[in-house]
Amino acid sequence: MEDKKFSILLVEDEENLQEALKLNLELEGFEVSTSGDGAVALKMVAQEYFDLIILDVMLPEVDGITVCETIRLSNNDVPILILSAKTNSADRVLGLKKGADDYLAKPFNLEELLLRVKKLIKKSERISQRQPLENVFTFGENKIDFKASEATNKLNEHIILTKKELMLLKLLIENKNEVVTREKILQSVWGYNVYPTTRTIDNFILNFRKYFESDSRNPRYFHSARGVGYKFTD
Amino acid sequence: MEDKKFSILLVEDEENLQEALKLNLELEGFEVSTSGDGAVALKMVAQEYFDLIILDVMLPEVDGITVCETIRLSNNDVPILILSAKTNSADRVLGLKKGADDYLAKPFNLEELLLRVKKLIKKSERISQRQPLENVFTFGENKIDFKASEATNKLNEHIILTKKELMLLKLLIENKNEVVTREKILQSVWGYNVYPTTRTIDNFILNFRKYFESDSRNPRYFHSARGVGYKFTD
DNA sequence: TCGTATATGCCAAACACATGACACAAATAT
DNA sequence: ATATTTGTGTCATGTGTTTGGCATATACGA
Repeated sequence: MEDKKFSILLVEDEENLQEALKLNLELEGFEVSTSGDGAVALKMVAQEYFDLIILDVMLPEVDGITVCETIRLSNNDVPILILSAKTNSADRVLGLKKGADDYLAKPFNLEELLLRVKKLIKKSERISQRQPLENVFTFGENKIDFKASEATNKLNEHIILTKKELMLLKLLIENKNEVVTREKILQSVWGYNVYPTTRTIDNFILNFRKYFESDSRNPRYFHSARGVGYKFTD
Repeated sequence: MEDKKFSILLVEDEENLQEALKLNLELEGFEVSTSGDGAVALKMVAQEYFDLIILDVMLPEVDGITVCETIRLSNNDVPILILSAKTNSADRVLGLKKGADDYLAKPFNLEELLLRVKKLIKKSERISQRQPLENVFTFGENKIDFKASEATNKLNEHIILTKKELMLLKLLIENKNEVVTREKILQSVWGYNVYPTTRTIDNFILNFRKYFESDSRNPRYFHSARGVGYKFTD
């Protein structure tokens, strides 16, 4: 059965790099559209559906970060991968804060790019067609039952999860292996116009670590990403 | 092999499309009922059994997403396929969140639609094979007879259950080990346009605990999930 | 490399609020 | 009309959530 090709929008102004990337992505079986300019890219995104957007930061007209921010503000969850010449982490943090799903510093290894592209495409698939989450999720010796709102850890302790705990767990696990920004957490667990102190989020993570980690000082599942948010890994 | 035909409810207001789809589905051997309006569709669902419901999002009276949500809240697991003109993924996610089983963007390929329909029909078969609730349900030393609308507890007291008590018990037990939200309880026991205060639900739970729990302060069967609803466990 | 600024880890205490519990009112059935 | 069932109002209670403070860790500039 003829699978539908996944479509990628590549936004990069340096022509050589654009062509090289396009070629490589097409070899991997993706359908690639390109733009060398942020403003044009935004129009394309508004008109057409893409499974993934690769954004250079340095762009004529509108820079990549702004493009990313604009897309997110229009309530579009398409996966976004940002490329940047800057290696410093402040830039990376900014990108993630503005809603990018991943961030890669130039110069990068082609293999690594392709790997991340595939990961994000998978995410796109998950968003667009699959049931969000199973009822029961297992990691390590821990088990979370979302429908029953309870969990069991390695010590066979029976934990009753509260509403917020459940929501946050769900959010983190839905985005496993990706950093979820504090902003996103606030938005999806607490709603748009409530702003509890950031301490609040910490406390929930704290509890999760108590419930599920053997050594809460060296977490295996609930990692913090300084300045950005938290990440769940299995 | 002359199997019983599977029945599909097609809810689509655009006449041409409705007819075309109906024809094609009938050619595949399905029995197709149609409605061009969400409110009517809901009534049909309440009265008649369908193996699959195909819902357009844009509908007069009640939109497709709401129809879907209402069906789910009344504790009906019938497979639902949503059709939508919108291609953006936020919309898809919303549909799936509200309990749709699949989501297809218009314009769609007929083959693809039929493929998904068949997949969902299979799911329907599985669902309908599931054992419905027995007439008599036993937990601990308690026994509930749904047909006779009565129960016996550990003290051998004979309890005559009222109509609403029975409905709520049934709902909770059908969803045992899962938290049932207050909203869902209201929808399925009281109907979708009646809203008694939340105190009312509490009172019923209170009674259940009096009937069936030895220590109503530390319930073993009827648990409350603060801010969400109630859960029955055996 | 060290110091400073900033962020998170972590605890205890305060707060807000949903539910427990009960009495009584209203609606419905007999 | 009377009994039974269902719904409402109120207060107390306990739990989930939030806050503030301080210790500790991390990033970055000097």
